[in-house]
Amino acid sequence: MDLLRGLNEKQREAAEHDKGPILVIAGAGTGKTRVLTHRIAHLIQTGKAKPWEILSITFTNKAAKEMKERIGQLIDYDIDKMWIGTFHSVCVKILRRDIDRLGYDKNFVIYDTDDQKILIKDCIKELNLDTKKYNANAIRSIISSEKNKQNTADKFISENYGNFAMRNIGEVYSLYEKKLKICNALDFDDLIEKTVKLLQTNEDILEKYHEKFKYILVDEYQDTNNVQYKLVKILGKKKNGENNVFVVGDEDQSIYGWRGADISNILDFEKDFEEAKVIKLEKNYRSTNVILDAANGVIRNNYQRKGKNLYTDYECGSLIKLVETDNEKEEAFMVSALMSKEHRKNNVKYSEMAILYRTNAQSRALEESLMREGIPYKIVGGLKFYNRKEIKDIIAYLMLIQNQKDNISFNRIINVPRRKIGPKTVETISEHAMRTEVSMFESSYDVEELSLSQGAINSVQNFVSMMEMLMIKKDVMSLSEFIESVYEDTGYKAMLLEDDTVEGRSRVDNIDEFLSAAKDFEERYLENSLEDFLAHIALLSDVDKADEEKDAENTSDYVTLLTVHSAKGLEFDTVFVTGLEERMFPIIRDDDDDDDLEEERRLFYVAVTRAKRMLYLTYANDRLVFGNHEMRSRSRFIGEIPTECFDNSSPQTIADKKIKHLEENIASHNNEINSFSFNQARKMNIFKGGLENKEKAPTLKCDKMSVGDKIMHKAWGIGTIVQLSGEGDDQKAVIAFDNKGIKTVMLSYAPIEKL
DNA sequence: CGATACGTCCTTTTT
DNA sequence: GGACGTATCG
Repeated sequence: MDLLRGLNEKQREAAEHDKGPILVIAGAGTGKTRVLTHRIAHLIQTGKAKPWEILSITFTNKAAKEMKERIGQLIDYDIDKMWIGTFHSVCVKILRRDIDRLGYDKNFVIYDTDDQKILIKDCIKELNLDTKKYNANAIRSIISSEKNKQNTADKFISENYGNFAMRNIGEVYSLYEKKLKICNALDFDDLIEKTVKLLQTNEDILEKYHEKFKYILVDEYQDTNNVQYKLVKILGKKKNGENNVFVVGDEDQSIYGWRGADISNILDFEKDFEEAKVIKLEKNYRSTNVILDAANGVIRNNYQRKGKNLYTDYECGSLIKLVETDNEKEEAFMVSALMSKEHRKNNVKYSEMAILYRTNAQSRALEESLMREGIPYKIVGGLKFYNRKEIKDIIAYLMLIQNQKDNISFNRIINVPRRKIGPKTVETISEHAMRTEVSMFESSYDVEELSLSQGAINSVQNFVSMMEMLMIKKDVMSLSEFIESVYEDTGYKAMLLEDDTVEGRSRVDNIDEFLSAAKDFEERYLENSLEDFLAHIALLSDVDKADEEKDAENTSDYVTLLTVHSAKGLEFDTVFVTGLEERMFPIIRDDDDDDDLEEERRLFYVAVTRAKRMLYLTYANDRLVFGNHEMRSRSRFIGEIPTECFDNSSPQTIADKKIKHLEENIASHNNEINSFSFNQARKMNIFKGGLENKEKAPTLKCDKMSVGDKIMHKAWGIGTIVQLSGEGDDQKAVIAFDNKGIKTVMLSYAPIEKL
């Protein structure tokens, strides 16, 4: 089979490229994954490389997964031998083999942002700094950006010696590093930075990888930061003069500047890799001409770019609809009403629709509205599954078993469930640990020597022997059996079962879900040890997680809600971009500069180019921010879209007329609807009835429901009411659905019927 | 000592 | 409007 057939001329030129560095500038929707996968398949099929000689780096696990699948469809070789993964997962793989050269144990654990914050707070306290003045989060981001530049704490301190506050931050950085080392833990930035350091300081290891990887491919190159760039360079530029580095990116989609991504990496690629070939892909296969005209019109206003113009053969797209609303509630309502219209009238599947927003906080209003309309939805990010307390606790047990030096996890679970080891005992152990420079778990062995009550000593000893037992079990049980055993032996299960409230039961459900995720991992991967599992969940992105949940639930027709950042790389038939107001999108704060605005514009460009067929842009004139109203003017980005792209009979005009008309009717005929606020009545159903003239307003059902009743929900099927709260039209019900788990609904709005 | 109540800070965006 | 940390009550 001719692997290159079906590619256009430019794509083919890129895919056929053999030796030497090459930069492919691939605009949104121009088929860059296609080029990447075809090139890899081509290299292997023509015998230029063996599967294990290829390193392909992506930004999300989802992208890596997709790449593997698509290569698998093209050729019949052992794909698992290829190193296809994210920067972080590739680095973990390298570090697991040789990190001992840097003085770490190979069983290191990975600390996420929350763990970092806790550790930094400890450092601030230990240095006796004012916790009000020194904000852990701010310091975390400073440390992160220093690490991305490979700046050590010492260097930072000497560079900022004259500035008292900065010098202190440097001290925090220094102590933080020390603590990480003591815990044998790495943070996200370390994963990359330590790998680079390992290769910089160990010639033999570097040579090993130079020999191994004949071809290196990097996706989303515009989002690489300084250390990631160094990694690509050190692996890619070999002594023998070979540098087969193939990078794909789009400077117009560079949206991670705030976490150190450096747009000049892509703009200056030709300087760093001399004689690099450059190919531009501009033909778009995703969107209609209207959407591309809008996108081109917007991005034209940026200066930091190489310049390109997307085009398509698809010439007859629907015009963009602009929706102006009074406030965020109205906006949410309009979005859900329009979605249900698209679904019914144009047969657009829910899974082909997405709502994008700038900040996670905006999802709330949208979510409530979708719930009322009975539209199934899935939120990416925000409240993360793995961030729930019960899940984090179990993970902490696992991390401590994997690596006994992990003090953060030790502190987290030492007294959860309660085992009579109070703050004072923990403090004593901690001091002893610091004095003797060992971890807290290790110093728990010496608990008898410490001045503690006999009761406390016994409790600690019981804890230690329980953990020792689990460490033995780890080596003889399968992963899922083992985790189940941790759940039971630690008393965690008993503690949860004791709590018979709705929350308690939902915690049990969450753990069950976690256990089945572990089971799934065990079956799906060959490398399925505890350390593999822990690394896997630590490095999952929000989009990956949402994907996994979707797989697990086996249901596919969901509307997707997500931030524009999370949406990168995805596409949908119909896209709603919401919150298009100044100071919201673009978000821009007081210390704004032109670069920030350009990044916001690129972000908007990403949002617009997610749409294949239909694009809605919405904004609210009044938005509730931190509980108070703020008047907003519409985003400047709207004005940058050519006016001929817009549909002038914008839906809000029609809708407003219908609503007004109906309001008058209601006012004259239905004075008895007093328990409802007028707005709520209108939002509940009248609008829908007005547009479609089909469904009648439901009767009030708040008073009729009671705990134990069986109900039927329009979208979620049959369920049982387990709890009721609130009164009147605020009454909420917690319902256990047969197939959809536990959900909370507003009784007066939810499309449910008593059975 | 432990649970609850109130005050503070906050939020861009994520591997 | 919510998460988290300290103050206060039982």
